[in-house]
Amino acid sequence: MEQLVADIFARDCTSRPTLEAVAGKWGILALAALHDGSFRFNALRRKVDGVSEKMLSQTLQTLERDGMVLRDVQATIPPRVEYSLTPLGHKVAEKLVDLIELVESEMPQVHEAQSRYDAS
Amino acid sequence: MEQLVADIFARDCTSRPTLEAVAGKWGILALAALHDGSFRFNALRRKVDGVSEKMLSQTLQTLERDGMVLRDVQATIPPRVEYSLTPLGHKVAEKLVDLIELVESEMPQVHEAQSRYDAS
DNA sequence: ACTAGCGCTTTCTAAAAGTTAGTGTAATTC
DNA sequence: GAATTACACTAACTTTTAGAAAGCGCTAGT
Repeated sequence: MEQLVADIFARDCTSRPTLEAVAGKWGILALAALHDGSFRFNALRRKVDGVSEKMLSQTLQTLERDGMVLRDVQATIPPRVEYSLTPLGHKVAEKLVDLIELVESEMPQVHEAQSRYDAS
Repeated sequence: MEQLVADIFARDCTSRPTLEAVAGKWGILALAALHDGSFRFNALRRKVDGVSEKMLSQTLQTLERDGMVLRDVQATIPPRVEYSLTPLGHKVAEKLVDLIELVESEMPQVHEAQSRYDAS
């Protein structure tokens, strides 16, 4: 009865949680940042303005588990943990960066649409 | 003092809510479904298995406001509301479909990674 | 009368996000 | 010594959002 549904529209599709993680609020930003190079925890937190330690830690954990992110721990004092993208993570991040760039470039259109909507 | 920040990494960037909407759990699925053609409300709900009326309604409202989705109301009994993508929504949906297809095709890798992670 | 279709909206509960404080080691400054 | 800083998280509590279920009013069919 182990059914791996490969249809994103089906509620049981196993890719749904993964898609939610990579495209989610903090996942997309973390992956986009890591697309430009590896980061240590607090550096990544400063880059992704607005994310809490908790949400970042949680997000990175999920992304690591899904095979998108590599967590390299060095036994130093103070501790040193470096995050980077796996090859898979890199492929996904490229798509995410494309999406981000498109949305950013279309924001004037979005703002117009919002004003029109709010006036109706 | 009206500062439209065009950097997705900045917490005040106006594209953040829009990105969250299109890439969010239900937004991405609704846009991907609409990429294949227009749908009436309940047809869309049946297509995107697992979404509640409430979440779908809310999602479509946000997407309409952002200019991604067109809502065509016909004054019939019973009411007939048809949702379709705007040109902007179509551009965005294409990127989303790319992402979805990539993630779907890489799920065996993801599952492997998850097993490795859970065993460590 | 009851059921079904339509496209939502409202009310309540459950889950997740977010805020704040905490952990332990070491180094630096007063 | 005490206080502060760096590091990478984690725990406890509060707030927000998602989700579940019921509701609305109209019509048509059984």
